[in-house]
Amino acid sequence: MPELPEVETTRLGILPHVTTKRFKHIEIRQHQLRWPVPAELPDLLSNATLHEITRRGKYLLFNTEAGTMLLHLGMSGNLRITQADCTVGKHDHIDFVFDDGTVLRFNDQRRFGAVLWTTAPDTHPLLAELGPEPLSADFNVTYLYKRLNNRQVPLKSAIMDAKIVVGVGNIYANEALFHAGLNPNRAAGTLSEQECLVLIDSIQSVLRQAIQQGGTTLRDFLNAQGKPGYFQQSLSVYGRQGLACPVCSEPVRHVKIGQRASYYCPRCQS
DNA sequence: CTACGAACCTGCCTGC
DNA sequence: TGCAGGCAGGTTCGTA
Repeated sequence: MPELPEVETTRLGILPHVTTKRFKHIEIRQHQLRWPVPAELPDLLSNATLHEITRRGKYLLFNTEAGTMLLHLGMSGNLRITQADCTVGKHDHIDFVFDDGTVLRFNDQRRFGAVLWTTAPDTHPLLAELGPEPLSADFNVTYLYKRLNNRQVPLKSAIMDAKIVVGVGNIYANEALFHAGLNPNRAAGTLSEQECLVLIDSIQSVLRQAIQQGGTTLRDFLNAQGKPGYFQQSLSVYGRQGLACPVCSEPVRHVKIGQRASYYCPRCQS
């Protein structure tokens, strides 16, 4: 489900309901996520004040004076604001209950998500090696051209590599490459500086637009209020195999790249 | 170091 | 109708 726009939509949605509040208690119904949820998490969090929620790539960082909870939504995770008396659903794995009764509920059907604890987020193994934020000034031509240099992997795999740039998942990688007019199968190292510039522009505008539209809902993404996103209406190639390219009407092609579904226009993307 | 496949888990859709 | 197989928005890990 969630790529950067969905994670950011979630962050912005829950932020006003929980920051500056105090964790009262934490109910863990399912410890078995991507990694086991630390058994001591309730003790660590209870009575701590949630100062802010930040984001690094697709990780949400819940910062308290006691330490930081790292939360990843995986493929199917979502966070919702609810009330203590609200019916618990099948995959509602964790409730974070605040002192005023507000409940932040983590639901994750496939359990690829993660909830971890750290007192040193900057050096945490999951975060330390991450590439720059795609919407930051650090993601620029000089950087990208250098990082792609000599790489033989398909361009699409490269932009989905979190060590190169964070937050670009399968949907937006397909969309960004289409808007950049670049073939997803091209060896990453063959891009010119000019093409890197166009690619950066495309990635940024696709992500910005998706955030603005509340993310993409294909089957199950819901924001903190339980509402879907609308960016799926703006998808040019993703999931549109055989349908006309919005620019030249050539049928959109569907191939596998690095085991991931990939879509592109054979005429527009070279 | 790079590249690739498998693994984690559930549910839905397709085709036999 | 039933069931096996494939597929899904992510990421780490092991192996060549």
